[in-house]
Amino acid sequence: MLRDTECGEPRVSDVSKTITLAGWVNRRRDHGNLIFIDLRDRTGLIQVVFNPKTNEEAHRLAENLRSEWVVQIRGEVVKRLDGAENPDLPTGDVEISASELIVLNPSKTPPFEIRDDIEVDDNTRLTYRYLDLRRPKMYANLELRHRVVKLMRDYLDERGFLEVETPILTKSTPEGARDYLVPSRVHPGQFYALPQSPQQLKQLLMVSGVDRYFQIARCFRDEDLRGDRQPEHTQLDLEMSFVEQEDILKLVEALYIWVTEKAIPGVQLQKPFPRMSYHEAIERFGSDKPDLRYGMELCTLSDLAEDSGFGVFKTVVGGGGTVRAFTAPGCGDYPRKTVDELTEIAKSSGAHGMMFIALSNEAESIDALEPDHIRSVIKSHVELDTIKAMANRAGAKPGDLILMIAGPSGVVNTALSNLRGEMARRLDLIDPNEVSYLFVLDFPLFELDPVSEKWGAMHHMFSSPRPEHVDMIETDPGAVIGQLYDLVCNGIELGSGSIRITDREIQERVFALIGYSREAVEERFGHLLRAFEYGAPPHGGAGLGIDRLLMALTGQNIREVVAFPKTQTAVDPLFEAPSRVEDEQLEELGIVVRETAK
RNA sequence: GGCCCCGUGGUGUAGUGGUCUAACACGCCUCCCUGUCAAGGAGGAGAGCGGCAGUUCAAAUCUGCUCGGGGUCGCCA
Repeated sequence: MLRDTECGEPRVSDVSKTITLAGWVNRRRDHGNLIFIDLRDRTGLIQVVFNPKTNEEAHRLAENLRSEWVVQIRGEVVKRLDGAENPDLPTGDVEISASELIVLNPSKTPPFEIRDDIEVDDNTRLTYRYLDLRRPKMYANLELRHRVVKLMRDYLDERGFLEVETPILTKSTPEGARDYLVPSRVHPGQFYALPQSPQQLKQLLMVSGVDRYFQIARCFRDEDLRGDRQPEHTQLDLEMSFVEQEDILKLVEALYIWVTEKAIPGVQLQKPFPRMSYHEAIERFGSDKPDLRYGMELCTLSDLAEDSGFGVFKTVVGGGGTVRAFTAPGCGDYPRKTVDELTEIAKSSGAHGMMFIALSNEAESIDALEPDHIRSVIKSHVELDTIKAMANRAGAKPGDLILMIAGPSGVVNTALSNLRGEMARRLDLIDPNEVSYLFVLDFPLFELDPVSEKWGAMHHMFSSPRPEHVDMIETDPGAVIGQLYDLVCNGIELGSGSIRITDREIQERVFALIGYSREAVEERFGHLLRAFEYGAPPHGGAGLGIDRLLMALTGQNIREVVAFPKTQTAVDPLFEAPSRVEDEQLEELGIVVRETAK
């Protein structure tokens, strides 16, 4: 071993011990005849002092040290001089009086400083990811992730779950997301697909009698990237036989409470997890993944708006749209510029615009509002009494700002939900120590594609309808509620699950509604349906994103909680992937690349 | 695929038609310095403003295209 102690370890109790450390030079402070360096490894920082009176040779060598050099240091742990302690460091009461210095490896000056409190362009960080990961914050993210996954494994192992690996090279099932394809050399012209999730495989494992399965599973989807989406992500995939929805919810809840409380000591958690229906979530928050750490719930003003006679409102509501709003407390004095910023957010969420009603805090109450107390474009079009009624319904008080969007309900909800999040950040309403889980239940099983006017599965086509809704599959598909649930954390959708269909007849009716021909079903799902003919146990489960959970727990984006992520254009700047390959490789695969551009 | 923001020494920013062969902070280099820990002091090097094409007497600044990063709508069962 090149060391016997790690940098974060020495304490006053170690004083007078001679130890050997190894690590990176975090910083050098050269006082001429006295040189300090902060030595860093993943465990922390320790100050090393080079004094020519202690060891002239070591001091002379230390003059050459620079940031990020890798060194081995032997020395005595000594108590720091009175008043020279550093309370910011756990090791700050002691220092190492160096008697020997060995340079294990010098370093070029890094492209950015290895510190937590700097902002560097993502491309630069990813190009030098190995340096970026030296930052304590990034190491802490890796460590937390490790701990979370280990806790999941431990918990599920204790309860009889079996971790089973499923293939990465599998078959394309071309609905849902785009697949990543892998060409087959042995079968030229044919392709494997990387799994979008192990969904069908885990259901087969249930038929196999595995009973309780889980996997920390990599999933691949070739869709556009976001701050919360990477081309590959990891999910906790689990499935259980002989269970009902409540059994899965209970297990997931207990598991996530255990993991969160163990991984983040002192966390504030609401137990049991709140539950609400999909319908309620949309009504109250305009989102199926609401963040419950703050209020500002939405209200619907369509009826008041339509009766007001204001042309914009009439057009929207008459055209089947809606008018909804929420109140930002204490923001009635927002200047034009700030409101314009909010309007931009509404527009980038798809809304045509945003209306507001700013209420002066000089009014005694909503009922006592005078026209002078109100700033709003609708003021000259809408009766004062109607504005008061709107303010009352929105729960506004004098001094508040009501944000209002009119349009198709989907757009209105998206925009208001985004604005609600923005206001929570602006008003600093989020307690960073709070982790807020939520089960969203009772999702509709089918949704109508407004363009094609075809019914599609909201989740996937193996999710079971409520038994009492089976008869509506053909007559009123939109009203069929599934045994389907989402787990949400701090406004982030962690994932979803369901009780699966194990009844051949119901499965065929679902396929029929979605418009799959018998041939298409056989081609895509024949293997699964055949398996179900050999005694499939009732089963259900969930797939819950690990990256998303880490995002929620750290409050950072997905690129911060993945060791080697890709940019928004799905590029890895470190490896420069994707890349062209040798002609011979293509030849072997029987692939000819058609040159379009470049 | 659409829309929005950003791109200036190694890093982060300022400069938004001429006074800019570009300013500041950190970093880097040299020298001084025995108690610093964002050490301090003195001095110094380092970019021609992502790229291309325009507009203009004059472009880091304006326009178009393009490349790269980020956000967002669509998309992501």
